[in-house]
Amino acid sequence: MRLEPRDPGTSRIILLKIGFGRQVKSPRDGGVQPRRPGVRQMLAAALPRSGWIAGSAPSGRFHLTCLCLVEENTSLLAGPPVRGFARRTRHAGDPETSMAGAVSHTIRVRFAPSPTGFLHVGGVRTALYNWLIARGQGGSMILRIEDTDVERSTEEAVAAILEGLRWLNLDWDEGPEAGGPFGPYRQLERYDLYREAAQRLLREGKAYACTCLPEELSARREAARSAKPAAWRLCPCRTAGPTPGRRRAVRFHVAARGRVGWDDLVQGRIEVAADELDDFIILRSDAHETPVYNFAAVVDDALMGITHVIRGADHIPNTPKQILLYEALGYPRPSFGHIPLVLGPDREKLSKRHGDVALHAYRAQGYLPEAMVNYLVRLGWAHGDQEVFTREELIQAFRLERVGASPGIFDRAKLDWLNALHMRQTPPGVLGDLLTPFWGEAGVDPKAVEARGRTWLVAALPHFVERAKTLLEVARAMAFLFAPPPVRDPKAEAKFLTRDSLVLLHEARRALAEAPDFSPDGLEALFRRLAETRGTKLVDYAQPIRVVLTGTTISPPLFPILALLGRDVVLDRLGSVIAPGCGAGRTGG
RNA sequence: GGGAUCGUAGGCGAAUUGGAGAAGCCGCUGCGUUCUCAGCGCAGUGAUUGCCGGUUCGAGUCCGGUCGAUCCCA
Repeated sequence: MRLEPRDPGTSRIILLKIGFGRQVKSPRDGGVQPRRPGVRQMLAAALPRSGWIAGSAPSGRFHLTCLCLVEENTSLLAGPPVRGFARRTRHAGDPETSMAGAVSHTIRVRFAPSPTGFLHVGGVRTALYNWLIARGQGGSMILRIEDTDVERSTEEAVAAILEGLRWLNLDWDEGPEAGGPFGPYRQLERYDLYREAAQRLLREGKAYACTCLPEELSARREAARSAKPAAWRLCPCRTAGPTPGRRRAVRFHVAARGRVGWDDLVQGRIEVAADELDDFIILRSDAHETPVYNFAAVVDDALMGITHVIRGADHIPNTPKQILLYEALGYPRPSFGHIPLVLGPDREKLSKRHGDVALHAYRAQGYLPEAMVNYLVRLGWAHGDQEVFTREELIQAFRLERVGASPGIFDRAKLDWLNALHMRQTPPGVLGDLLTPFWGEAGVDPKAVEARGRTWLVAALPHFVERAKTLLEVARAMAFLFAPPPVRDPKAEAKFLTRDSLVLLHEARRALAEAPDFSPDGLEALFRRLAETRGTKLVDYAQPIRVVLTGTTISPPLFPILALLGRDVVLDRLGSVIAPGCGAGRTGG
């Protein structure tokens, strides 16, 4: 169906909705269908000079929607029936952004962390979203280190970033160690490019030298506080020129008027008034002519051919300035997508105060990369009601357009659940290797683990994995297998290592010593017979034995544990309690 | 102080163009399985969709206002 104004100068297409007055409850209930007056007649009455073009009246609905042609100054009767147009054009694509389809069809995204500390989980999510976009659409992932803050940037932080991304299996096509045609990929090595770009702006009158001292600026700012002048007036260098004999910074000349805005891929249309933007510094006055973040980011993103700038929502206020820079420098504008921040439980931006924010902290506690990825991707994004994803499913399903605009709170409990889930889905053989770094922290001598052998370990693991939330918890829970528990839970002792239970323990030990079948099933049968003969419950045997062997009332099923430990170890540990002067004395009996 | 963004259960979040009792998951509680715990299965708990008003037969969804939170600049 073609919808075309006959006279584009005076007509426009609008959407009208026409109701039918009060009606029955619901046609679905078998109620009466609403009466339908002749729609054309109704329209004709309401809008004498309109033309009806198309309409739809879905069955079971009370209203009818139609498109029609109206003359510009037609007055609408009976209230304003025109609606539905004010909604911002979310995800509509920015027509000003000619990047899509123009320069290249290949999507290029980047993750550009600042190496001023550990890799933050919020940053990890940003990296993940970028990576998923690149991998999902055959694009390129670029890693750039933004190390212009020399004071705070460290090599250790750079290493932590690379290591963290590798651990999560988020690879990059261009960047440190990978190289690439648009390098170098560290801003410290790109200062010539920034100077060059700044020179060009200077030459073209789009920037000017500023020699104001910080004191002068803050004094003027203080004086102008209430007046609300355009901020660039704070610097007289724009018109008066630089003061000779002083170091100069380069300040961008904001010439834009009206509003500066863009269609954010996540947030929708965002605009600010141009006169809210001051003439900002792009190159500092220090000896190195250090570029300011906004400037370096624009020069790099443009020169690296970044098509989609996906970053944290804390950069939203920077974006108008950057857009102005793109225009001044004659660079094509990328699309922008600002993903909402990750918050702590108190709804503030997640920071050190909230405990663990560093990726490596989670790694050290035994979280799996798959679980971290799965958790972080779901924080701010959903795909129907699916909660658990494989890497391939994510690449397939992820769409930036589906990322929500509201910030999310980092929920450790859900991470734990996902981690436990992913651990259970990991084959024991793989898990056994993953545990290697955790034995020490769990108080287990790695040599003792090795002595048991890999087959034994793989057989033992399933019993412990389904009781733990992290790898570290698995290792800790297994510690008693390799050495007697260093301490026993006093409450467990008091309850289960009573004088009565010592009798049972004694009996159990003798039975175990003579048991012909030391397999889990054989042992269970043995103890069931024992309990039946004595007229007690199985638990009366099980808990005291469990406390002796593990030091707690909680462990995997007892009989597999006995089999795993082996007859000698079991008899030895039971004996240490039963024997006079040892365990029996300690119970205080 | 200025600007911007966001508000759906305790947390994450779903919900074609406005359309049936506002999905699902985590958490929490209980029941079943059981030698303890976990896992698994089942059930339950929890929402005035921040609030007020408007448009509409009908608003989580559109409009206006307001409050709150957050971010950035100062």
